[in-house]
Amino acid sequence: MLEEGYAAVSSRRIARGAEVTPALVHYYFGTLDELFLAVLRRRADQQLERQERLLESSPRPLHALWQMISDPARTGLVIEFMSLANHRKSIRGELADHAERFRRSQLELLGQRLDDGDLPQGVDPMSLLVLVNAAATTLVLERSIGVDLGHRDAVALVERELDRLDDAHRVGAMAVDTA
Amino acid sequence: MLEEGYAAVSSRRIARGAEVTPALVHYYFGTLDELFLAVLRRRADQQLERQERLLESSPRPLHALWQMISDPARTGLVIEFMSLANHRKSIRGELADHAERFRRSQLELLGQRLDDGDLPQGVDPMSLLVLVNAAATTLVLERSIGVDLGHRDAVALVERELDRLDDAHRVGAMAVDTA
DNA sequence: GTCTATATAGTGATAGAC
DNA sequence: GTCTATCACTATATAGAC
Repeated sequence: MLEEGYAAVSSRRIARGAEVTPALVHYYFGTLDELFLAVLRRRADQQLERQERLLESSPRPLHALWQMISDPARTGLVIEFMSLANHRKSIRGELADHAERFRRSQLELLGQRLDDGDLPQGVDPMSLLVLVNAAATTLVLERSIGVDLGHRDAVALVERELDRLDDAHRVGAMAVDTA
Repeated sequence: MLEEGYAAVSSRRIARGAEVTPALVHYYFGTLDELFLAVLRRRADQQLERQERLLESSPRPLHALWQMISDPARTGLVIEFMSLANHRKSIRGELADHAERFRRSQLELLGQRLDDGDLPQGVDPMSLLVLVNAAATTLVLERSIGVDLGHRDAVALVERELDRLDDAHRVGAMAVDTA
């Protein structure tokens, strides 16, 4: 999927990779669409778990969120699944479900720490999450095709703001960060 | 491409749609990759032209930019070409070129009006364009798969800020907007 | 559960006639 | 320029033997 796109995925190639026969792939997964769904579900669960672990444990959760979404390893598959979702209803539904769960979890884990006065006027926690997410996703997507015009300053700007918000909530920090 | 994805595009189906023979498609375009490139180039040129027209003539150019990028009609094809670019070098290069031209044109048309003091502290014109672009693109992409959690407030927030910047530069306005 | 075999249908690209 | 015909593949999915 990553190297040649979802269209290059076939029961024959999967079978070859797994050293079984193509018939067996269909026996276990049914149609190819159901196989894509199985892959999507597994990855979605892994990511949700990873997000919870990171946002709960990090002393700078917004920074951690930003780093997590900016991970280029996710990008290729995101594009492939978006494209699949573009014309396959079952995958669209599952992808939408996952995106909503992902975002709700972010709000749950970060909402309260963003809700007591440090946000700029008119910025609510949910909007902040939506926009931070959008910025990180698009920047990685652009970089993945070789575009980075204006990224350096934009990234610096966002990270400055996120770190400011993170620091406003740190209590009992023993060291001074110089990042 | 929009309805069934780039993988469903074949010389035979194109030929059927154009009421010619498949051989003729290859005669005029060469390989399918070259055909995709031709489509991409034409659309890129149209969009660049459209952007210049809109940003030059609009009394609220930032608002116009936001609206333009938020047009859902663009979304499907953007995803397909991103996916194609993901594993086809020639298309990746062309897409990157277009994205850079697009952004440079924005900076040229809007840069000066954003550069004289109305921007928030630490925000430069290029970063603003990068982030506005990212927000609009991701929001439309999400909506296209059925996700809109948190969009309403985020959109309101962005539009409020953009209109504020637009208004800071309006001279000789005869009417008061109530939007 | 796992195999072989097969039905059915598509594909890109080109050769060579006109 | 445009056609027909074709090479050499690819594919999904299932039937039925073991």
